[in-house]
Amino acid sequence: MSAAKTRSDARGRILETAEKLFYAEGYRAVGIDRIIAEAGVAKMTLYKHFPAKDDLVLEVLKSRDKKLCQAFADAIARYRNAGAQPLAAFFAALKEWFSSDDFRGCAFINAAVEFTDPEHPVSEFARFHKREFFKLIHQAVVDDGAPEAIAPAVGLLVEGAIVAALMNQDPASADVARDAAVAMASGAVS
Amino acid sequence: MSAAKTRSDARGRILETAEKLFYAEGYRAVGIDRIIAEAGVAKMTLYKHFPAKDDLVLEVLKSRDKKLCQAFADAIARYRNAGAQPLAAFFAALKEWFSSDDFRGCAFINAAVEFTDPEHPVSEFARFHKREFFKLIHQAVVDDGAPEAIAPAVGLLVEGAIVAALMNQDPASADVARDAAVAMASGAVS
DNA sequence: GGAAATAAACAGACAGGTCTGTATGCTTTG
DNA sequence: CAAAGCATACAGACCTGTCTGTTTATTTCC
Repeated sequence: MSAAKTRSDARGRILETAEKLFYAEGYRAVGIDRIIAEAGVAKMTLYKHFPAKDDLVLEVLKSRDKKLCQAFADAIARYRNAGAQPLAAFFAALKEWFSSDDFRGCAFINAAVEFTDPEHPVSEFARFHKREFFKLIHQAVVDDGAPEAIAPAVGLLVEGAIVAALMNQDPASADVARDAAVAMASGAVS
Repeated sequence: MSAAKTRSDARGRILETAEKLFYAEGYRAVGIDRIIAEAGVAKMTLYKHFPAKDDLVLEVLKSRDKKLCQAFADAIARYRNAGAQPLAAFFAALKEWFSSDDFRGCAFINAAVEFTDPEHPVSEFARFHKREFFKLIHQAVVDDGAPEAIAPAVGLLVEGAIVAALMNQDPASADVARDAAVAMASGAVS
């Protein structure tokens, strides 16, 4: 068989645990010892799969990028099937995310804040994720029949809502952003 | 005389150095040893003025809050005197900030990201600053003759622009936010 | 089928560095 | 002289990453 199967998938446990801890408490605040203890894994096992902590951070973000974009696409489809307009569906998905118990802002914004060097692979990947995520926003704008030109502003509304939801511990910013975006989408005459 | 004057104002040098380093590299990433070395100060002097690192962080943020709000008020007044409308003046000030060499996002958002406990005094003060800063936005909206109701959305645009400017290393997000805010201010009929 | 070989993970100590915060003297200055 | 600051060493905790073995699971081969 292929080489992707181990006796208990230690690599997967490490990634899962690291993602949870990094997101909840920060990349620098969480140490390797903590991760291996909670994942129930030997230190050498971790360092065999991830040569350095930064590599682990990067892999965690890559995994999270895929999961997050997929989760959003799914949630949007769900709200659309329930009759919501594209933009409204996007913001409903956003609010659903804000309302999750473990919401701690955007892992990629947080990474960009903690990894101050913009050339660091983690910073570069955070930028990449934002471009990917923006595609979802852009698509929602287009599907809504709104002019493409408003997409960047809607993107700013979304980033702002994420930050506000984190700082105020309140998902309501999603509604503020949604109303503004919908208004921009319809009343964009001139 | 009062107790605010020392032979070389070590306290002031500590605050200044700490603010620069914390902002540029992060609160956890910068250690006490680094601060005292660059401030040219003994460790005991620092701990006499600030009993713990967190106290220093909080004092740095308090100082920065005052300076930042004042700098914004001044810049807005300057742009207004040059003939700009209130909202445009605010966003011109924002872009000026984004364009400064040492721009590294919002020190308070960064603090909220690094200090994960929302009850921590630093987190609470970051929230306080956001409320203070929002007053400037609110004022600009009102002065512009726009309906007060759009102020929260303009606030989200501003937060989003800050994050985007940080992640993309590009001040252009200020223009995107300005255009959207101005459009909201004028075309807010229904 | 059963034994040997191979690969992966576990366990825990260790090195070398950094962190916060304290303690002890010495120097400068008002 | 007294107060503030300087210099430096230290304690104790934590950090990343390495090293040495032991255990377990799978695969291979007879």
